Amino acid sequence: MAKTDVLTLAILGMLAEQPLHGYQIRKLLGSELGPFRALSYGSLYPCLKRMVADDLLSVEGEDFDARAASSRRSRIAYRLTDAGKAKLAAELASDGAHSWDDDAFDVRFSMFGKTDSATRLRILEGRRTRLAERLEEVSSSLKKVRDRHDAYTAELQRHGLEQVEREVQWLDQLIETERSAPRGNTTKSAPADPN
Amino acid sequence: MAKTDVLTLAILGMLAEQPLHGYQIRKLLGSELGPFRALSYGSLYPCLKRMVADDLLSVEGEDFDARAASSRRSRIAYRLTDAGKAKLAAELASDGAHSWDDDAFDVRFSMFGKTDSATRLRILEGRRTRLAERLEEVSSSLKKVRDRHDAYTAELQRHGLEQVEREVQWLDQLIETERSAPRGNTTKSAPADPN
DNA sequence: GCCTACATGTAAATAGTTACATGATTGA
DNA sequence: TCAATCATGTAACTATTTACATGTAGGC
Repeated sequence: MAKTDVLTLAILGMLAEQPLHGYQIRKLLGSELGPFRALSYGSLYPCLKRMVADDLLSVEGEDFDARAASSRRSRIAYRLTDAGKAKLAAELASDGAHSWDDDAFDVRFSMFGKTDSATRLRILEGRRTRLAERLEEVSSSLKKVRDRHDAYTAELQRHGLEQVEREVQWLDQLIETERSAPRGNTTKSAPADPN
Repeated sequence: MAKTDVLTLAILGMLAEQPLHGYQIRKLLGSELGPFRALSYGSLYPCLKRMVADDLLSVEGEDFDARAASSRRSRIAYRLTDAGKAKLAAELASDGAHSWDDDAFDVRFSMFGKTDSATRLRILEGRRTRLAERLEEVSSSLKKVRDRHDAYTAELQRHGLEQVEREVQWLDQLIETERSAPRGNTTKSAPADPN
């Protein structure tokens, strides 16, 4: 799944709550997802256009927002069409091809409140498997070349490995919580506090 | 600094030790740097070509390696030219524009054994400052929109923030070690064990 | 004989950023 | 009135991956 498709999904998810302008979408995207992919307008607006062309979104010029009694020109609110809602629902119910990729996982995770427990578990476990494989791959390939590396390079590797290990631990906690307290869609309500 | 320039620097660093084939460079690149940017040949070979055109590298066809008594055809060994060595030395002595970026930092760090203590400290501190800024930015922008996010999104943010915080701690340790045990170029020798 | 790893390269497609162009609104 | 933020969009450029094309060497 290319980043663009991830972006499409993320936008679908955001607009499920309420219609938004492109500018607002960009800001939310910057704050919702981990640390913290900035997204250029050069990516965003073409993507929105594509989605409108695909009939996933409809556009509304102005006054969708009562606040804006004053004459603000040239802002466009994007709203999910029925096709868009259907697409989102389908994505949410599926494992989502490659929800294990870094970007895609973050987007999927940020929409966990809109999915059911079984899907959440599938995604968490898929991600965990993926990371464990990575760990395996890397540490075995490392053994073969260990002596070629000096102390700094070795430290860099150790640190990188540690990061991935921590990521796995985090997932393990989430999986455990999800198993011990499964629940349905929980939009806006809380999972058992994972801290 | 675009990724390509980082790649150029990384290649310069690797070839400082010994001449290598493109294929070997790719493998080493995959194992030396954190977890673990795979690099396609479609990036690598054009980059090597560019470097040859810029006179940073010279090419040698075959038999530079005594082992290869048998007739292995069509392998090309790349070796640093004097200009290449000079360029590497210049890069190593400089802060290197944007050594604070994620990719660039990893590459610079992996070559710490070839630099002096003062440069190492400049780079570590620059990186630390950069990350601290990121932390600041993000947590302040988060405060403004906190209530719009559900529990999963909040958890994702918490986790992202924690990762960056840990990275800062790691740097602090390295900086402390570097300060308490400064030393010159340490190619192939060890820094105080940072574990 | 076949699979895996070694080995080099290019063309086409894809993705993404930067810089530009434009203009309104808000608050100091 | 000046700066910041809101707001939309495109064109040119840069970067990068994927798929293809081609062949050797070593082990089972």
